[in-house]
Order: sequence, then structure tokens, then C-alpha cells
Amino acid sequence: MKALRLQLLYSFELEPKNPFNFYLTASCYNFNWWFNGSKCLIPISKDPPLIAVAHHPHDKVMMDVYGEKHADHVNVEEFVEWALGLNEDLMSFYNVIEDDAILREVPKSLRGMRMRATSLWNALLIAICQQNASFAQGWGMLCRIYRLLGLEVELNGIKSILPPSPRDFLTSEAEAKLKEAKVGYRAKTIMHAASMIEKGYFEHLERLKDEDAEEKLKEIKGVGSYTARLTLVLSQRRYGLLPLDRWLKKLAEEVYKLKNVEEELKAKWRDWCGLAVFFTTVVLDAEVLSKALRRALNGDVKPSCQSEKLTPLTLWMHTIC
DNA sequence: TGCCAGGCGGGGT
DNA sequence: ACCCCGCATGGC
Repeated sequence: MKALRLQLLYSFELEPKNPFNFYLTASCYNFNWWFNGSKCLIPISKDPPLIAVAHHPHDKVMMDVYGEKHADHVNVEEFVEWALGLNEDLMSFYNVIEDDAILREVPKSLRGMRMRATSLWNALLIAICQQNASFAQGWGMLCRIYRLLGLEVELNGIKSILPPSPRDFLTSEAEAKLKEAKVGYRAKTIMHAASMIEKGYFEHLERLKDEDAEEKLKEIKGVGSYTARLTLVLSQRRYGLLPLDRWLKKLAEEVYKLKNVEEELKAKWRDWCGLAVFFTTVVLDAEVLSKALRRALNGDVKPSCQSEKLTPLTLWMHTIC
């Protein structure tokens, strides 16, 4: 298949709040068609195609926006700044997690790293692929979804992919592609979610309170508390929500010695639960529970820097599908 | 081989 | 309210 050629529309620069580490921010949970070690591509929309290319030569973040002619430029600067979390007050988060037995490395080895946010639909895809699957399996599914259903683009010689839109999942060919992506029983959830988004069911979701937004997403069959909360963390930076799965529940019980994990983690992390969960997976390299548990109990809470090992920070260096 | 792996829903108490 | 199982898939 031939890639759609996009052209440079315009450029701008952004000034991140300190501390900021571009390399770590771009590396984490990313694929090699969106990060190559220096340039970080940020998909903005697929219809019409629009994508920003970020690089970081000094203290500012430089942005080049690519698309087709006459594309709508509205709100791109705001979106990209938000997607990279450039305005987030990390120091306030660091205050909450100082002395945390698992997260104490975050203000050190991961200093300045932001969580990249994404669209509601893309966040749903990510969250659904995490259900009842290991890190490698979940991201393998996602990788195949992007390759099979996304739109190949080329900007100034750089090949990349724009994530598929909800509409792209509502055909019979898409059903076959999902089968090929080996998402198993999650395919039904993905299609159900796509059709509800397409019908505009989640418009103005951002206006709802956390609890109501979570309940609304849970109306998708196959989406429960974990998936709904993770989706809202990734797509709206609603850090007050705690995406609690069996992995984190067991870790918290054993490492923090908690009984009622949900209640006590909320008291511990307060308005930063979502970001705390995100970094918990990063520092433990998203290892499966038994290994993550052993590491946390041994105080081995520094993320691995070996490129051969598949971790959230090295994902972009690997070809996993 | 059988059983798990960052869930979920439907069925049984 | 709980508890339990099946659900696709791949890896160990």
C-alpha cells in the first residue's frame, strides 16, 4: 500500500514547564513510527490527516505540523501542548510520591518525564488491549491494530501511521482485520465502543464529573471500571481516578501492606492516582505480576535501561509485530 | 499439556 | 453483595 504524502503546513514552538525531559516523554509507551530517538510524532487527526513532529534542540519544543492542503489548523498548538503535558505541575506530583516505596525513583531517574495523552478513541483502544493480558501481549495487539487499520503517511521522507478512526472499525473488512490482529474476544468490545463513539454518545464527556464519566464509559459492553478509568486518565488526564487491576491490587497489598487497596491508595495518591499508576508500571518495566512483586519487595524500583529488554521505555526500539 | 495474563459480564448463591 | 466461570490468544 502506498503512503499518503503530507506536506509541512506551518511551525511553532512551545515552552515546557520545568522539569521537562523530552527524550523520556517521547520514549514511553511509544512505537517506532512515532518516535525514532529524536523526533516525536503526535497524531492529531486522521480525517483530515494532521500530525505534528516535535523535536527538542534546546530548552524549547519545536513543532512542525504536517497535513494536506487547506487542512484546519484550529487549536493545534493547544492540543499538542496538552498531549505532551507541557504545562503539568510535576513538582506537586513529586511532593505526593516522595518516600513512596515504589515511586521514589520517579523524581530521579524519570525526572521531567510527562505522560503523553491521546484522543478518547485511541485511549479506549489502548485500555481495551490491556484487559486480561500482559504488557507484551496487549501492546502486540495494539501494534497490529495500527498496522492493519491505521493510515500510512509520509512526511518529508518520514514514514508514519495515523491511528484508525472509530468509523474504520465499522465494516466487515475491519472485523476480519481485528481477527488478524489477534485481539480475541476484545474485538466485540472494540466494535461496540466504535459504534457508540460514532453515534456521538460520548460528546461532552469532559463536562461530566469523574464518577459520571466513568459510568458513561461503562455503558459500553466489555468496558468495566478499570478500562473506563484508564481511558479517562489517558484521554482527559483525570488523575483523580484510580485504574485498579489485579496487578496493582496485589502489589499494593504486598508492598504498601494495604487491606482496602482502593480506598487507601486514593488517600495516599489523592489527585495524582492516575499518574501514579502510570509511573508504577514504568518503574517496574511492566513486568508480569510475579516478577514485578519480587522487584518491588527487593526495592528494585529503577526502570531497566537495557535496550534488549522489552519495557515501556524501550518499546519504541523494538519491532513487536 | 494446562494454566496463566494490568478484565468483564452473566449466572449462581 | 458476593463468588465463579467462560471468554480468545500466545507464552511458558
